[in-house]
Amino acid sequence: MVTVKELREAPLLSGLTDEQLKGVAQRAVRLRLQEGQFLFCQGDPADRFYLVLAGRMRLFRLSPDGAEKVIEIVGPGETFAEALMFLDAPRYPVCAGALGQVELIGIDAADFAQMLRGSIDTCFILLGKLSQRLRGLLREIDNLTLHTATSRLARYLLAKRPAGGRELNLEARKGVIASRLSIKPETFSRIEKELTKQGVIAVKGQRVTFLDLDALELIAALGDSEELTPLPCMTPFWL
Amino acid sequence: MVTVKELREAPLLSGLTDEQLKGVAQRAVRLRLQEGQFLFCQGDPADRFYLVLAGRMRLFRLSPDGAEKVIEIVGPGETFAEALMFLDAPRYPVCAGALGQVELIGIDAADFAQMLRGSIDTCFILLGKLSQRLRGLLREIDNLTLHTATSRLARYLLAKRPAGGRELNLEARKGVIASRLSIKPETFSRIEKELTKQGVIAVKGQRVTFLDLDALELIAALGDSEELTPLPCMTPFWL
DNA sequence: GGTATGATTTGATCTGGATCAAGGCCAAAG
DNA sequence: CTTTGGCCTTGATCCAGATCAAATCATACC
Repeated sequence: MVTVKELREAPLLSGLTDEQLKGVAQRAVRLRLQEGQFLFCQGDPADRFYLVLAGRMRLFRLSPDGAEKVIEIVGPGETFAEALMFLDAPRYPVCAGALGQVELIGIDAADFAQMLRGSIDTCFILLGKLSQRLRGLLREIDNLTLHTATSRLARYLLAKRPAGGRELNLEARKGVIASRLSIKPETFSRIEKELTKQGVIAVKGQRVTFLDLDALELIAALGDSEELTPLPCMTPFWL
Repeated sequence: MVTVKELREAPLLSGLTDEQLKGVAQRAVRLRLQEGQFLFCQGDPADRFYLVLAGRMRLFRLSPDGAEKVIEIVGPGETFAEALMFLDAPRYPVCAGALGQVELIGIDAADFAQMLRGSIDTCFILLGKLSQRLRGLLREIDNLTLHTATSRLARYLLAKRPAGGRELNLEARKGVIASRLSIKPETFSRIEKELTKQGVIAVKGQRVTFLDLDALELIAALGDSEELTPLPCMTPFWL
């Protein structure tokens, strides 16, 4: 049984009334996965989306030769695959595998879409969410094309750093994070070592300590852009 | 003056009633740009989105050191930047510059959003559109991470090939396309030369002729994935 | 404990594509 | 018809990061 309370974990669903959530909860299913198990695979027909309650999932693309690239690591409170229900013959564009033990809720897409029709506000929340995700992927693309592996790792660490904290423990095995950053494990290890040698961070197992944030930010910014910088960029003539 | 007929060019707006479109048209503005002019820049506050009527725009990210990466080339009938209106303090995540002479329509975002509230169907169309774009960026990411430059170029050519056609003329200067594919112009040129030498394509200026589609598809697929392939990918146990 | 299994590290080497530096080509301007 | 200024092409060289191969390290499991 899935409770309304659990569904409220998701910011995405927070705009719904108890009434609406009750309807969704009725048909929602609870799932438990063990380390390494797959929830779905790239190409599978998509009729549900998911909310993570506990643990983490890794979403990854794979090429037929077996190579895989982690697109995102999703944790508690986050939803994934909810964008698909608006496509014609939706299929999951990624594979989803459990990192450790995971508990999640599966929500029927058709069901949810039906309910959405009654709540334009939730529609807007969803639109905002997709828009953010779009922005995230855009940033991802320029991480890949305009930044070095070292810069990507630095950015990742800074992004995951708990506000004001000096420490961070990695959300997954190093190999998984390496893939998330499109870095080979060997290279990941070497970069980590180099940053340690420079006294920027210290690493013990999964635990990373920030020793010199300024230096780290400098490294992260090597070839930085970011939307906040209102660049000169020539005259906007047509005025 | 912007006419309702012009707005109907956009698939995105096709779901709206004449009534609604009239309202939008009222506040829409028509713009004309010359080669190289910018419409907006990364970081500018975003209060409008756009529909291209004629010509092409290039949307690109840039890093402060001046490097730029073309994200997309948008042509007639396509809209861009419409995803932003659902964010809090929307800013354009890319720069938009004209490739040649361009005619386009600017639509007020707040206005449009207001109108959207009255049309849940259009909301769904928009959600579908964003979802597709999301899928596109995802594909882009694995192009970048799982494929070689040669494979990317081959894929691009195949994607742009008019159905059943033997010829294609490039939608922009080669340098722009190179950036779109995250390839340096020099490398682009070399790959093109190599494919020509292999008798796979022939190139004369902007015009590309397909000589051996099978070979091209083979090259494109070196490390291919694609959602349609229902991969084995281990047992989906939890059943 | 000891031992198998998988993750991380380290070292040596290789390579796709970038970078640097000239030319060549072509269209618009004189 | 020549000049000028963008592209585009070619060649030579370089380098970040990949790949290959061997240790270590860490667990969990006999």
